[in-house]
Amino acid sequence: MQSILELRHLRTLLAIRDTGNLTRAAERLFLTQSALSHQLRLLEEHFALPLVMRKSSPLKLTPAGDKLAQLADAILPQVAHAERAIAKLREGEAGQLRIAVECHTCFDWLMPAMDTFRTHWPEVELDIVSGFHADPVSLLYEDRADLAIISEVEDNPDIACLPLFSFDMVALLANDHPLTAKPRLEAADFATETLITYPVADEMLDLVKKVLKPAGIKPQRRTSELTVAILQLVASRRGIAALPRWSVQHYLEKGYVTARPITANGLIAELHVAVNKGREETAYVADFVQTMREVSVLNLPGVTLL
Amino acid sequence: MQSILELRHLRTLLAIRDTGNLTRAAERLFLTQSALSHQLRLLEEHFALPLVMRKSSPLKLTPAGDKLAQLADAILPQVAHAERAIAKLREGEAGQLRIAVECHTCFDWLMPAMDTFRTHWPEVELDIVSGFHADPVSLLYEDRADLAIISEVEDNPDIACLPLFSFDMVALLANDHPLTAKPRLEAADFATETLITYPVADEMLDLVKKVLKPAGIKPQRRTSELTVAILQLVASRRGIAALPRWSVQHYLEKGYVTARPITANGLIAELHVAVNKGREETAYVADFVQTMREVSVLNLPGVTLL
DNA sequence: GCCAAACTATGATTCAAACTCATAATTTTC
DNA sequence: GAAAATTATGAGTTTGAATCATAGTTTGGC
Repeated sequence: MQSILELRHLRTLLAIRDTGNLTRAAERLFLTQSALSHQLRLLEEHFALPLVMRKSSPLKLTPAGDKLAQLADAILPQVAHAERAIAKLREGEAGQLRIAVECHTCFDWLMPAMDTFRTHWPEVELDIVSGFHADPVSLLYEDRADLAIISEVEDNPDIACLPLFSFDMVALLANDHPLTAKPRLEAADFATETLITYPVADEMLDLVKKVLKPAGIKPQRRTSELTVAILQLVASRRGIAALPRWSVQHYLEKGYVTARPITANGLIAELHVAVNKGREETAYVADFVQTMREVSVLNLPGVTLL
Repeated sequence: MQSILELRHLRTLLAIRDTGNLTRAAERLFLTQSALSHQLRLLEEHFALPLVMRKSSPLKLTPAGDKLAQLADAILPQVAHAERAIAKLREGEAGQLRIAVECHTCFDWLMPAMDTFRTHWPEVELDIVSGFHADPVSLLYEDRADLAIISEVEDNPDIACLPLFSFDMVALLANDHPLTAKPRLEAADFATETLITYPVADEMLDLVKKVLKPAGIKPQRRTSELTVAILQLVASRRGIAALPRWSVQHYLEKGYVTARPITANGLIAELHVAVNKGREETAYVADFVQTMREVSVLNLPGVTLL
C-alpha cells in the first residue's frame, strides 16, 4: 500500500498534458515512448484508476490524472527553486554571464529566456556582447564572453558544446511571385533573384553555406537589420529572403508573404551553446542553457529540442 | 546535470532530521541503515555539498540539507493530500469506520489519531464501538465493527492483521514501597500484593497472561476505570499496578509514584489492528492505520513501530 | 583514557525497477 | 480502406537501489 509516486511520474504527467502525445512527451523527457507507456500503466495500476483518456487525440488527462498534474504544477517549481538555492549555497549568488550571439533572429527568443533567468539568478550579471562576430568562439578564448550561441557544433577540446534546438528555415516570397508556383525552392531558383538578408558575412548564412555555395550560385544581396524591414522588402518584390519559420509565423498567418520550403528535405538550422570547457558545470550556466531550451520550445512554433 | 532528486530522498531527509540518527531513520522507512548511508552519499555527490553533519550526535542537517528538508515539509503534505484526493475519486468520499477497542489506555492515543484522520476524511463516519469486548474480532464477523485494536496477532484467514506498535509496561509502586528496593520485579513479587487494574477479565491483562499465570500466581485484584484513580490508589499504598510507561510518564516525572521493569526483559506489549480480510485495501482504512502509527510514535515516548 | 556499545561507512552482491528494443495492436488521416 | 502515426506489450538489458557482511568511527560509562 506504500506509495510509488515519484517526481519522475509528475514530470511525465506534465509532459503528456503539454504535448498531448506519448511519443512527443517521451522525446521531451529523453526517454522512449515505450518507457512512458510502461510508466503510465504502473501508475494507473497503483491508483487503480485511468490517468489519461486514450481514446482521444490529443491525449487528455482524466480527473485523477489532472489531480496529479495540478500537484506537479504546485511542487515541481518548488523543487527547482530549492535545487537552485542549493547551487547558490555551493557557488555563491553572484557571477557573470556575457553572451555572444552570431545570429540576428536569436534576440527574439533570447530576451524572454534572459528575463526568466534573471528572476532565478538576480545576482548574476547578464550581458550581451555587443556587435556580431564572425567567430564568437574566439570571444570565449579571449575571456570577452562566457557563453556563445553558435550554429554549428564546435569540435574543440577547450570548448564544451551543448545543444539547444533546431528549426526549419523557409524561403519568403511576395504573394504574387512566380516562384510561389513551385512547391519548394532549389538552389537554382535563387540564381536570378536578389537575396535579402541581415548584414552579415556569407559564411554565416545557412542558406548560402549549405545550399547556394555548394551549387556554385551567388545571387545578388541586399541587407537590412530588422526582420520587419526584410519582410517589407520581400512583400514589395525587391527580392526573396530565408528566415526561421518561427520568426515569421505571425506574418505568414496574416498572409503578408508566402513561404516555401528550401530543398526537398527542408533547410534545417541548429543552434548550440559553446562555453569554455568546464564552465558548463557551473550551476547558473547549466540553468541558463536549460532556461533557453524551455522558454524557446514553449514560445516558438516548430522548434525541436536537440 | 539532470536532477536525481526524488520524493524518496526527501522522505529520507525528514526521517534523519526527526530521528537524528541514520539507524532509526532507516527503521522508520523500513530500510536498512546501509541503504540510507548509500542514498545520502549519492545525494551529497549530486549536490557536491554535505547535507548532514556527521560529527555530531544527534545528526544535524547542514544548511543545504535544511533547504531540502524545508522543501520536503512543503511538498510531502501536498503529495499526501493529492493521493488521498485520488483515493476519494476512486472510492467516493464517504464510508464508515467503527472501531472496537479492547484496552483502556488506547483512548489516550486513539483520540488524537481520530482527530487527525477526521481532517483528512471528513465524510467518513468515525465511531467507537461502545463497551469493552473480550473478543473484538467477533465484532468484525458480526459486522458490528470495521476495525479492531487487539494485543495479539490474530491468525485467521478471514481477518487481516496489521501491526501498530509496541511499548513496555512497568510496575507502579508507592515511592516508599519496600519493593522499590529491587531493580526489577519478578512474578513472585506480586504474590502478596493487591493488583490494581482496569475492570477487565484476567485474560486481557498482559501482566496476568504473560507473567503471573505462567508462574501460577493469582494476586488479589482491585479495579478502577481511570488511570489517575489507579495511580492514586498506588500512591496511597493500596496496591501495585502495571501500565504502559508512556501512559504514566508524566506522573513519574513529577515523582508521584515509582516505576520498576517487570522481569529481566521487561514486559513488552504489542498492539495490532484487525479488519475483515480485504478491507485493509480500502484507502481510508489504510490511511487510518497509517495515521494511528504516525500520531502515536510522535506523541508517545518509548513507543516502537512494529 | 580506555573499553564496550552504538552508530556510520564501504565494498561486494543481489534484486528489482525502469528502460530499450522489436513488434503487435490500435487509432488517425487522407 | 490503405497508409501513417501512435500506443501497447512482451522480452531482454541495464541501472541503480537495496541488502549483507564487515570495517571504521564516535559516544558514553567507568
